[in-house]
Amino acid sequence: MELTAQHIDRFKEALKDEDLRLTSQRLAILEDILSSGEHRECDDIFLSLKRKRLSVSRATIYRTLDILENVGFVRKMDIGDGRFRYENKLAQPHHDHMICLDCGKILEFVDHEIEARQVHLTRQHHFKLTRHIHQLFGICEDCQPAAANKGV
Amino acid sequence: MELTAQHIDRFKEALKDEDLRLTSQRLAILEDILSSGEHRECDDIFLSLKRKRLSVSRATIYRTLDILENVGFVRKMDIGDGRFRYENKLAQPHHDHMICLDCGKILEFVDHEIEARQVHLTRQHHFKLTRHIHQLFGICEDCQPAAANKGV
DNA sequence: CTTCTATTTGAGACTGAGTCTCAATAAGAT
DNA sequence: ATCTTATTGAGACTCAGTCTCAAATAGAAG
Repeated sequence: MELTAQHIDRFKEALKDEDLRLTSQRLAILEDILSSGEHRECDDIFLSLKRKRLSVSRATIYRTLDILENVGFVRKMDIGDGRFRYENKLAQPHHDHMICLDCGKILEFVDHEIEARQVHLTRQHHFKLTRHIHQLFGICEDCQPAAANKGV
Repeated sequence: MELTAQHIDRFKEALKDEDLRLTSQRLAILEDILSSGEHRECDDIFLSLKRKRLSVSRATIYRTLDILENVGFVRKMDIGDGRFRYENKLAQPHHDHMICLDCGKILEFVDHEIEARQVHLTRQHHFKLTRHIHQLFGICEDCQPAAANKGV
């Protein structure tokens, strides 16, 4: 996904709404995230920027990720290993994750039946649902000793 | 739930299987967890033991919780706030959690339809499911400004 | 009961992700 | 070009959890 003038405008406006300024660092971070389809942690972004000869401090990356999350450009996720991952939220509709315990690969899934049951369950408990985490941990196809033709 | 001789025997046996010893600290921690129905963090257990005049170091509590988790006496859960919670697994069958963003209360739920869909989905992806996390975040009944008769 | 060895414990050093502080820098309004 | 306010970066700090290592203890064996 490419960073378009429209993205920049939306970002600028969102920033203005909170009296924040558009800086080169913030733009670089936004561009970096939009250009990646991955679930990346702060350091991945830091290194990716470094490769492009952009030096942005980790503090600024964390701060910007918070803004991008609030603004809805980025989804912050906790897969339970102590580091948050961030993914481009503009490119994709809602989904949940299957996480391979072997290789760390993250697959995405959606199931409308499950989503509906969630709503039903929370309603039953008079609980006002605002977000959810649904993660399936296991071994992905590629990591299974399995059948025939794939090497480990 | 009370600590019975049978629990102790099971624990002793599980320990022996891994050349571990039954110590007074380990027993105290097990007893403390079994006697609580809550989702508690290390420090809660530390303080609870202290109240009983039992001084057990945090290091030992963490180490013992690991053992108890492996042995299946305890479930370790990550609710995304940076601290793990531990709950008595012997007392209850599998369930997932609704977590109130306001008061921190944790409700438990099970939904067989969802469980079935999970199995189905993972099968579809040739993914070998070993465990899952399903957490619904929102506002519980008691914390909603809502209707009529409850004070904040 | 004593002896012996391997395991366990506790204190505190350490780790690592993430946050905070503060002086220097830069956005952007005028 | 000037000025105010937000932003940045470096590094100190936080805090849950882990690790280290000397001293203590379990429990097997005699």
